[in-house]
Amino acid sequence: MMVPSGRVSEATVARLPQYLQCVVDAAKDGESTISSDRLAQLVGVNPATLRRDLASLEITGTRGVGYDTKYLVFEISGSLGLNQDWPVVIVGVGNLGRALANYSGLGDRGFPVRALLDVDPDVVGSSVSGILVEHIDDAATVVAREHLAVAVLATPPEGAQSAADILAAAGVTSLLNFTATSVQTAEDVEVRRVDLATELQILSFYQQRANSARNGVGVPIARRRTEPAQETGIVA
Amino acid sequence: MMVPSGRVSEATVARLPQYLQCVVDAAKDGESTISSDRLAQLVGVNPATLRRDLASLEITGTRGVGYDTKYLVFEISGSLGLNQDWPVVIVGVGNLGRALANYSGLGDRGFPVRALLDVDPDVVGSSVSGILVEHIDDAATVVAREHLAVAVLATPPEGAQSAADILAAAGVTSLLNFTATSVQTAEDVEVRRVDLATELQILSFYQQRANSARNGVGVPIARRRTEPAQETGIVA
DNA sequence: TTCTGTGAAATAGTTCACAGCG
DNA sequence: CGCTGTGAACTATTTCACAGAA
Repeated sequence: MMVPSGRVSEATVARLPQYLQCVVDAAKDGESTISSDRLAQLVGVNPATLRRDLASLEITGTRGVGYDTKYLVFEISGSLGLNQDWPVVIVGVGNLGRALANYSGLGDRGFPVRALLDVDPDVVGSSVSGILVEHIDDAATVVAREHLAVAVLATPPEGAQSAADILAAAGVTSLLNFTATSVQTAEDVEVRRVDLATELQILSFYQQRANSARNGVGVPIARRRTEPAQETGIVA
Repeated sequence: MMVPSGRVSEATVARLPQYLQCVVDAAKDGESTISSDRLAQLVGVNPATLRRDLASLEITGTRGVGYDTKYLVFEISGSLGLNQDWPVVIVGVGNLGRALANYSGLGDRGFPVRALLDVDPDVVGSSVSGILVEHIDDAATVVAREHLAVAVLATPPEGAQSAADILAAAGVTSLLNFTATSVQTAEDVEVRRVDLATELQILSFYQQRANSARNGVGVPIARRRTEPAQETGIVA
């Protein structure tokens, strides 16, 4: 496997982790081969979309058969850069940061938590999940020492921007922002934000629409007109 | 304010919470009016996109002036259905579920945690954050009692699908899935999945690309680079 | 025959650019 | 004059539909 050279659309990249997840599950179930129809159904996308996504990564299947699951896992992992571990630092050791530090799902999936940073002197020096909490002023040292490229922001909203600035200056180039605010960064820093309230608000929008519809108020919604598999009712 | 009647694209809906956040901040800073250029800059989108989004919700501004921030907050909130609270139930009271139950950000944003469900008899009957943990077999009762429309899945991956089935059967119509697996539901149930590993993997994809670019991949026969060679490929 | 890989068509979403209101 | 609202152009993404490989 190698890093594919062609352009891979953002939409495709966003689907890759789901493909990987489902193929891994299928492989565990003993399926040595999987068709685009089958995998697309599991993931909840159109089979053509799936085939095009894989083709854009130069991942090929066998006509009349499907894709080899082992090969798929290998290639998708490779494309996602998962052949190596990506050590992460968690910034902000409050409730959330602590929960993340204790969450084994990170390390299991190739993102071991290697450092914890905070500003609070009462927290700095303590240990969480076996990891020493260091002061954010030492960010540059820590980033260099642990070869960190990825930081997870779990600070209070007020501290998010300055934490992002400090980490970026320290050499981190990917930020996963778990705070309620969004942060601005230099363009060579990739940021993704995950916000509970945002997700719930989106659900609430559709919930409200559904309620209105139930109450007889005709409110059209512009959803993707995908015809989901009728048997299962797939949801992404 | 009322539920807007036109079609609202999914892309627009996904941006609404960000608009709301930024307008609320601007209002707090004493800005009584805000232009699409300014707000778009804060959110990080194109001003035309912002104007189109608002227009699709029938939210209007004043030419030569901008949008009234108070009015914007009111209308966007209304569109998102945030004029009412949406009580939620957390399913799975492990590390993650506990962290969520203790997270005040949910209630503060209009999504009060009203119930906790689990299968583990050791956990059922205990209290977390002042809320009694009930057995998932009582889901229907709990949903009816608390008028729940939204459930947050925080179970181990193995339990996610059955939890989703039970909750959907109990009458919940929106699921926020925090587990590592995706779940399938009837089409009248709206599901959103938030997964740490997914987000990190997406970051890792771009991280790898950026590193490749830095290392000059694409330039054949490049045995020696000016940068010191990094054995593992992890570059901070 | 089954299922991939992909032109071509359809659809969705973004951005430009400017008329026209306040 | 400044800024909204929007036609029209453009770009991205999805989906159909089918040729052709195994």
